[in-house]
Amino acid sequence: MSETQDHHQGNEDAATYDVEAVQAKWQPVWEALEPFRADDEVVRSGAREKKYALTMFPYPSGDLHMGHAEVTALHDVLARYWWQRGYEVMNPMGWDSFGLPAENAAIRNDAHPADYTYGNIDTQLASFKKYAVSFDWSRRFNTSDPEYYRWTQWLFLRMYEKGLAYRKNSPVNWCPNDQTVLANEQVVDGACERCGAVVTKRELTQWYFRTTAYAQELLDSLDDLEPTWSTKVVNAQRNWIGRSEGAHVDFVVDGRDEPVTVYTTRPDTIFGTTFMVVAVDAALADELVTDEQRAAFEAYREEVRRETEIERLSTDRPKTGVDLGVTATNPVTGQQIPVWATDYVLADYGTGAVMGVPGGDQRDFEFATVMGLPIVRTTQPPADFEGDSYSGEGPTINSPAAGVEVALDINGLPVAEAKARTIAFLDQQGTGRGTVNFRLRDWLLSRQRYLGAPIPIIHCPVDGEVPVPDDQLPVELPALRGADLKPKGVSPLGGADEWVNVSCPKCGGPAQRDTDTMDTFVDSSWYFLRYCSPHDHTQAFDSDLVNMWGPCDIYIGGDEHAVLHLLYARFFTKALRDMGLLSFDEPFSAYLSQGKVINNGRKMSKSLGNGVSLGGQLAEFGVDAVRLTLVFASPPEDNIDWADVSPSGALKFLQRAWRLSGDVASAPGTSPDSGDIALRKLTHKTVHEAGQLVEVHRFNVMVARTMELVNATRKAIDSGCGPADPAVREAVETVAILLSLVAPYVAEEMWERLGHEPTVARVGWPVVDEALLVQDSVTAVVQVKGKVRARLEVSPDISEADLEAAALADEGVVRAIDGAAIRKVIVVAPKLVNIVT
RNA sequence: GCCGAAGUGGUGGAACUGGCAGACACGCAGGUCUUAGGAACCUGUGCCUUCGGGCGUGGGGGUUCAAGUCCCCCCUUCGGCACCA
Repeated sequence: MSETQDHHQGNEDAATYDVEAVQAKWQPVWEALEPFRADDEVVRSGAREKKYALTMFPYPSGDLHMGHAEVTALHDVLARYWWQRGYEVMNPMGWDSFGLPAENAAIRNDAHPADYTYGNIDTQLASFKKYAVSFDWSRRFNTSDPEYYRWTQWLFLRMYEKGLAYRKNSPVNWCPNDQTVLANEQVVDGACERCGAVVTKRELTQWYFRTTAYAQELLDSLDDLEPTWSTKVVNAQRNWIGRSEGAHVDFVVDGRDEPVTVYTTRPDTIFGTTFMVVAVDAALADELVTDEQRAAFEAYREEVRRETEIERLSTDRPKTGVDLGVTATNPVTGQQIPVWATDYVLADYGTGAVMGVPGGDQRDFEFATVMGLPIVRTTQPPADFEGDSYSGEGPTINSPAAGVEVALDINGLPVAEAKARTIAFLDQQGTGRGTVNFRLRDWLLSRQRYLGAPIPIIHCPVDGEVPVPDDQLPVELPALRGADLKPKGVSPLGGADEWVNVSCPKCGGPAQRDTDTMDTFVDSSWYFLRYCSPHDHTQAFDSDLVNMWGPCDIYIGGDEHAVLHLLYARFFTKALRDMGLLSFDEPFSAYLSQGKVINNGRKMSKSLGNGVSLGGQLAEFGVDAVRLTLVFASPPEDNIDWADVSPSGALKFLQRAWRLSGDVASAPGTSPDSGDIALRKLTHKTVHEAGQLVEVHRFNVMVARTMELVNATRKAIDSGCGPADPAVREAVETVAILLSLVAPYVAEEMWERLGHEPTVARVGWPVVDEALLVQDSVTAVVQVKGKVRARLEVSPDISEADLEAAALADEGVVRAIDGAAIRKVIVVAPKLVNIVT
């Protein structure tokens, strides 16, 4: 584009501007001006109101790509709009530079993670600056900087003190490729969220955050977030937390003092219970099994342990299990039932034991059928139902078997009432109670990988787990230069003998550091707090500043983090609030999830060879055109198929807008008052609507309105009021300001050509003259039997009677009525008349 | 199976509380100016039409003077959850 020559005859202003030159010209000017530096004092003094605009910080695993370009382009529209509206906007950026994505990329490139990571950060920083996002670079940090992770470790210790961080032995998700454990949230359809390898289970002692302590609040607050958060994400979190209401029911098992408690959501089906099933991998099963059945049980357990998660999750394979040889007593009916072990019951949900009701539950039905256990119907099937295994909804027909006397009568009651009565009965008997269960599990945070914050705990043979004292933080990651950092299943930190072997802070005896590192998501669970006081060396964050800037007024990112980062950050916020470190309940007041950039209907990927390089697009069309393309393509939430959009069209439009600035023939500062009224009205209407559209995140329509203004201004110059009319200057200046949200280089260039100083980004939103929003005439539609037959130009304050009369007098309307009798006339002044014959 | 979102021209997408469906673009067609056009500008572009008009927002019903928008049923696509008892 830069070599395009101007050969246009007759109009010297119809040149095209040099994209590269304009970018090179303004970048250093902005660098010097720092127009987007957020000042704490301005907010503290009340001089301006604050806005906190946050967009997800990148992993430094390469240069920026199309996805980054999209999210920052969208985000920047809002941030720059808020500046123009007179807010003090904090719009920080940094790097999420610990963790698997960066580490794996480094290993692939045969580099030490630290070198590789920091090299990429430099590359991305330069790209961001060229891309001209309104970030406040004075606040940047990297989560892998010791000054940052010192405080990540500090926060871990506060969690530990509160019992919110703990260690336990449990079967955990294991990624055989990345050679590390994974949180539940990082397992998608039985595979590793990062690399796609099939996840297996391992029994390991690992660190957890007690997210379940906040399950109910995390769920409840979603109601408040619903109006301003992406519905997709709210829905995903609700499903993930997975609240269910039911009951705990105690079954006495022979040969055991403590009863075995089961969890059920349908206590009303207790009369249909014909067996009990226990999760085969739960300690309870091992405890209950009789000596005679032990061999069979252990063989079965071995078989189950060899299954992958994917096999285990499959619901369409036949049920398996083994009889544990003991019997349990139904606390309501007193009936004796067998106890089995199976893999379809989960050890870590509910109590790991279930009452088997084959007449009411599909899975129990399948199990009973395979094992030859009795089936008792519990609900009334529809009249046309044939068979024995109906398990749908319907009035309960639960009642005790013949000869059993029970004081609980729920036969024929609706399910909800039957449940309530059964729970009340169990409660009174002392054999059960109503309870609530969540699908959400605690967050497994240890990782057996190098690139992360070391867990600041020392294991002492005498004192057990001993926290590293605060004044010894950070526990710095050993450099391990020259060591093999490839994943091997145990943390590479274990190989750093000098680092590992320390004396116990309590007793001074020989002890070892915990060698695992923290999940990257720990780093990102509080980074938005650190931005408020990024260079404070005395504390993780300044609570006063956090309470002043927070919570974030907008957060934009991808919904792949719906149940990961977004849930963890919410958990951290609530936990820190309860520690008195901050005063709000939720970190992100509004969340906008942006779609993906795809190509030809498919995700961009190396293997498909359909990747579109951001650098290539920027070189061909320039920053502004790429940004405009991304913003204009669709609503922010929708995916953008690069094959469907036109960056060349965007560039064409920008050139068109730019050309207007060369046509303006009035002097800077000319009052628009005497300008062409029609153009002035359009200008003011456009500003008014554009503001509203940005507020509701309809950025694509905002661009469309700007295009209309450009088109109308072009017409006004060429065949209307002419280039010297003050309204033309007003319109073009408005275009420059509107474009400053999307295409900062062109906007700045236009602003200069209009005779102004930089920077257009901070000149302020144009003031709308309300008088100019009033229209002199509107088009009223006249319908006959719902079909449009005429359009009338009428005054906006025409009376209903006058409008009706005008409509009935219209020639086309008379023809359409064709002499038929008028039954009814609906008049909605000044917009519409509908005549019914 | 459970929960949620969405279906509008050849394409991306507009349409505020029910009130002119298809804004703004892309693409395509024609034109003006040009040595030239992958430049600029102008015109046209939902479908059908006997040029009166008729039909059109996934399908079928309904409410209403009036439905892309509200209600019921169905179909399709996408997303979340899922042997969670």
